[in-house]
Amino acid sequence: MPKNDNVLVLSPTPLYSQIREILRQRILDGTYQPHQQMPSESELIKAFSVSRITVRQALGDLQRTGLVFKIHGKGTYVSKPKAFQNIGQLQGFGEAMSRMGYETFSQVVGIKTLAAGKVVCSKLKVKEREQITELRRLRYLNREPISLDVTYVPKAIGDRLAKEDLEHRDIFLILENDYGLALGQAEIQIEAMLADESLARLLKVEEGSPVLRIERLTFTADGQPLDYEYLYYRGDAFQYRLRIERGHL
Amino acid sequence: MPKNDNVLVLSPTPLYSQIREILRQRILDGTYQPHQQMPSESELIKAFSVSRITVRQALGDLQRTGLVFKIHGKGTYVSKPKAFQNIGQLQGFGEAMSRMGYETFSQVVGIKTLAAGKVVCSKLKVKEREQITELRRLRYLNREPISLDVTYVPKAIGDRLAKEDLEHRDIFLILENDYGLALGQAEIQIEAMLADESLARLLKVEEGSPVLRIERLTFTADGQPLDYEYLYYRGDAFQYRLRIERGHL
DNA sequence: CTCCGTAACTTGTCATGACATGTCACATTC
DNA sequence: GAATGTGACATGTCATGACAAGTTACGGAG
Repeated sequence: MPKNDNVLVLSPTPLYSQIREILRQRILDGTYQPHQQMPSESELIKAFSVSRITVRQALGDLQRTGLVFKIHGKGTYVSKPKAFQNIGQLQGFGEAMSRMGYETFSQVVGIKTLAAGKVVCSKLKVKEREQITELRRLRYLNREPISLDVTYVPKAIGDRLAKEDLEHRDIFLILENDYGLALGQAEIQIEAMLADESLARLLKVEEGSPVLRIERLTFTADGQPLDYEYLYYRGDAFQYRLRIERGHL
Repeated sequence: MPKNDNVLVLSPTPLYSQIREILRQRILDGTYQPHQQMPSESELIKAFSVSRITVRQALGDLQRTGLVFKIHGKGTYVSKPKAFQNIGQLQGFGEAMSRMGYETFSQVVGIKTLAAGKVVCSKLKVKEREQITELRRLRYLNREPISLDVTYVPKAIGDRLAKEDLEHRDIFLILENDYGLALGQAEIQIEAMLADESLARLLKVEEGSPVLRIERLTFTADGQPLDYEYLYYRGDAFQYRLRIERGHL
């Protein structure tokens, strides 16, 4: 009898998604300890009164994000929290650094409104010649300049951002917490280049020094492009770290 | 009647996995064109004579690797190839490139056994002075040298690898398919540097050209470090692309 | 003509049941 | 005692069926 008669029914979010979040919570607060053994699927089925397919979907999500791992024939285990937090998670620079105990701030070196060029235009999916905001910030880590961020957002958002405390707050966090824009994913391209004269001056390095250039297009949860950035990191002072998973494929 | 009576039954690999590969093939060879519309789930069910859950697992895999995307209520579509198949999936260089239709091969420029230095030692978690294998390969994309890979693996594995066709096969695929070592995740660090004389000569660029240096430590599915690499990519010819997700899910 | 409901698609979620396969502990057998 | 087999239990795979929800096109009502 495929009738849904469950205590968990309260929000319009899928069942497996609710269960996934409950399990994530328990992992994060230590109910399920770092390196061993989650309840088995059949236990979870009884505990939540759902079918196996639902439990498996919840566990599968947690596995794909790296929070748990499974061993065929044995069970599902909680992953070790692992040295660096950055699990291929989209997060802002300050967000990542402050979590590691570094002190950061940003210096706004320019903010202006201009007509979108072709590239920005196609990335942000706005009409040609539409007004957008360009924001340039120098980011400091422990008093040293470490990167130049050039950010493009639609003018509507840019005008609001201009009034915010951009020196100490991440744009990502402002967009999410203050504006209620849920961020989804980002597409990133990373390449190596040499610092030209103006970039070298800003980052306080020699002209011709190696620079990590990251292009990042960030989308809202529902897939709208929201924020297009170029990040120029000093090659001698920054490493971009991440963890990636090998798929179940 | 859950009896399996299918034409596809011939190998011990899962059905959904066979279907996934067939569909991937059709996408790569253009049977399903770049930007629109895959057969619907019900069509695939009829075509392969399998259940919906199987079709969905195959399509779900393809979606997670970025090859297709779905729109609720409309259908499943082939992603534009220009985009990033590379979704934060751990994969080898050749693996990624061939999936995008590029032709690659590797030239082994050196392979030797030596005592592990401190860094390699701590990364691979082997005892100091233990023997390990260093493998140097130049990787070509469409006839052009594009990267130098320096790989460190324990001697036991290195000895086996030395007999393999390293010119045309990815190490990752050899480890997984031939040796049965399930890869789990990798930790990656990316930074920018300048090509020194020897690196410049190998990559056929000017000395002092920008180079992307990627350090990658790969683990088996059960968490054992297995393979430690330095990848030096030509900054002018390569971009490292990936997609990352915000948040928990 | 426009507006709107409905029907016919699509993918999303979930239940139930079955068998395959890997792991491990325990008891049986040699 | 060591090897073997067996059963309990874990996850993996797959079938069938149902309803929810988003999209689109068509046709009737205004």
